[in-house]
Amino acid sequence: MTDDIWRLAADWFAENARDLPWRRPGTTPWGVLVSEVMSQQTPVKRVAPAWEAWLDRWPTPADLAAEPTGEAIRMWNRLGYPRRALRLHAAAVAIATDHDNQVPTTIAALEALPGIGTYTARAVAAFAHRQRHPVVDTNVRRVVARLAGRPDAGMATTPADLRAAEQLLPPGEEDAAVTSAALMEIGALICTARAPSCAECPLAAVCEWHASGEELPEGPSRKPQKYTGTDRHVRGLIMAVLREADLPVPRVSLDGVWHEAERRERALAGLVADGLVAVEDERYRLP
DNA sequence: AAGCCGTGGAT
DNA sequence: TATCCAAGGCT
Repeated sequence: MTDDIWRLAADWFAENARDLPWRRPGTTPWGVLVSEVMSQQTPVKRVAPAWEAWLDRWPTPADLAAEPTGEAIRMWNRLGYPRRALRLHAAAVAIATDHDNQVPTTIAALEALPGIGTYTARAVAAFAHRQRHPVVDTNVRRVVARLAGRPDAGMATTPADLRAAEQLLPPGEEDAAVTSAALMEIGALICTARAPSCAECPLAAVCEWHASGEELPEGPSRKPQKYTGTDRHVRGLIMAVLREADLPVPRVSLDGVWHEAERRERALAGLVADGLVAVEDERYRLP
């Protein structure tokens, strides 16, 4: 029974996969890596146009590595979490320098790159290099949990999650890679967090959660995060100013972003410490 | 190992 | 309007 779940997913995927730009034939491993980093906590819909512009400008890691980090941050624009742009730049430098400008093919080498963790390393290995690995993101965790009768997964990916996903994969590398993409797509389009469409789900017949009545969890599946008025908020406001600025700006130009000086100072100091902002004789700019 | 790290759309 | 959530990673 469980050994044909992958076929249900893969057959559905063949008919229903979104036409995402990085799924086009000819996409390089670098293109896949960029798409995965951009998609960390950012909806794929918003990533697509940014990905096109990025790959058009920097077709290989060496092209990006040759630029100042500030160019990556500005190009990142409003995708959010701009430290990802910084780490992607650092990853490009590492690939160009240590890997002959070729995206690594082993999980260990991928995880050694900045900004590449458990999920992204396996996603690149599977989708770029067509290897067999459990690719466990928030979508897959939810799908796997519901197949087993639970309404949702835990807060973070665990080794048990990887083992559970691995057991759904067929033995063949290419089949496994397709299955991983299919499970993610089902989670993103059908088995969604708040309004799942079980009537259209290719896995409904083998899903314990569906069989037991589709009870949605009560509280949020992740700890709710404050945002308004936090450092994160003010950091974002400061970065927005600096992205738009053509020249270094004096500190007074940043005073308008938030009314509390103390929080402004702390946010700015944090951005400088993170390497997202450079200070040049009392003026501030992207690095 | 909880908490931090942006942004915007949907409900 | 407020909350939830979206192809997570790092410390």
